[in-house]
Amino acid sequence: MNDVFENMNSLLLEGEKNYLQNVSVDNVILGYHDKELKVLLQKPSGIKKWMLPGGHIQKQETVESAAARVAFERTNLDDLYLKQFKVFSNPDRTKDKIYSAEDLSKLTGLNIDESHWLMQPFITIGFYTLTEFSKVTPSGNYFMEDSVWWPVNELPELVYDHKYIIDEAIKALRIHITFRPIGLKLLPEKFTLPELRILYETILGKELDDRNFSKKFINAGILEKLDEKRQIKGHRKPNLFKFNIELYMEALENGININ
Amino acid sequence: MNDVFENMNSLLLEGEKNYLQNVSVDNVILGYHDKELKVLLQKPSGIKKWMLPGGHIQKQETVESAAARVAFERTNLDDLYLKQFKVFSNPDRTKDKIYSAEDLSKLTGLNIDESHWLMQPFITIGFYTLTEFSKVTPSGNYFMEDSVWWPVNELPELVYDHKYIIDEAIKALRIHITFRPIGLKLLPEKFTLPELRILYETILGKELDDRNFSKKFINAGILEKLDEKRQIKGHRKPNLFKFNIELYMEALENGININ
DNA sequence: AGAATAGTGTCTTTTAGACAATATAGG
DNA sequence: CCTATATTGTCTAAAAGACACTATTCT
Repeated sequence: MNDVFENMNSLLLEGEKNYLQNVSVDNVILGYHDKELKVLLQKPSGIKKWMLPGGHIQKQETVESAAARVAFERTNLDDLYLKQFKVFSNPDRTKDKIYSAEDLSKLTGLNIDESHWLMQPFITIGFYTLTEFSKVTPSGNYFMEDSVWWPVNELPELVYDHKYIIDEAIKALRIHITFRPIGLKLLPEKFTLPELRILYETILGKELDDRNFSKKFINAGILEKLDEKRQIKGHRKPNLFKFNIELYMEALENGININ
Repeated sequence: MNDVFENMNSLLLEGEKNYLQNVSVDNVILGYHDKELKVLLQKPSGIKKWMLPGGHIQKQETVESAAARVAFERTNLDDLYLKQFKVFSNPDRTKDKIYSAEDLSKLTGLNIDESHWLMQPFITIGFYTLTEFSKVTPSGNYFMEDSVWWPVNELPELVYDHKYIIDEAIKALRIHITFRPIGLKLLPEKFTLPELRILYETILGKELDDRNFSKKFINAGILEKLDEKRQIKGHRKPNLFKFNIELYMEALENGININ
């Protein structure tokens, strides 16, 4: 019996005392790497469908820290910028339970019936975050037999309303990046302008004019040109840049218009 | 014993069965009239502080319909555009209970103790809306001895984190109106350009250039100039306009930039 | 030389923003 | 004529957007 298993049992047995009832958080953890946008999903043991990493909220924490805790369990990253974007509360959203009370009883050896708090309807608070997916080795837990990056355009079948939550997260992210800079945790410390542009293109799902894009970012003043080039063979070597952290943070606060 | 009283008793007695636990909605109902922005607050019986109209979420409704239901109870308006803007979840936010278990027992004649679901911590989902406050006659209920419009700049002492919720709502509204049109339910069907501008100025808390403001709104194409003037004495009569509803709705969807 | 990608400059259109004189109505 | 508010236009600066040629490196 490992820690995760103990955690699960404690959730089932003492959850009602320690966790908020009828509310959960779900994280849309988006991963970027090499022109691809992926989302981290997990597969509950014995179930055909996939789901977002989510969890319950302890009575002594905020929804933000609950989301951070859940994300850390799956990614081991503790510096994710998690953004609350919408509450999902359709009463039927969790109607088709992943595990019935009997399933849970069998899986855990505990006595769980329909009145158990985990069998109740849940509204969920959606968060999204962006990370470099090659940095992350997805980790599962007792109930999750698998935890995998899926390309956002080729998603497997998902439980509940999780497909809808992902769609809404991407919509929110696309609006977000036209007013705030991104890239700080997604690109290596030193990166090239084409790399930054391709990041934007990947998330927006459309091509951007390279000349105008560079102009905007350079005029925004948040880049520092380095005296160094990326060593690529076969063609001209692109210059490396890094973010001016202070100005980047200021732009996060006050906005910037990239389109 | 009136309906409201029956509702309250049913909430206390059967709430655990019918309502989501540990979650509520709170509405920041902003009212506009004649250069003033006010917020609708209510005062619980026997308490010195004021609070936002809020309530619990039935298991068979969405958070949006719960917010609409609560707003309707206070304003009798059923066509409010309620906008979900943030979840408030500081664990200490409701630490200083409005009513203790003893208070509630006395008030209702029921037997309520610390373990009662209403005594538990709540996170709350914040909504805001805008209306013409002269349209609304605030109505209270059994527990609320008063329901009053307060100027947003002269708020009374508020329970919990409700002051913070109001501040955040106004912040969200100010961002909202720089990208989406407002005015449809706040101004009479026929209104003048200065009236529209003053509405924006009131919400933004700053003056706007009348020439540039008119230009933007007219160029946006969502106004229809009427062959009619408002009858004001003592100076030139301003022309009346109305919104082109179709284009207004489109601008709500796709954005518009008023600054 | 050819292939591949990087890097940049110009022109046009649109938008933002500052700014002030004239028009209308009533007393 | 005076007061009060409405209405409208111009100029400038900044930003957005369309567009194409030159530079570098490697094979």
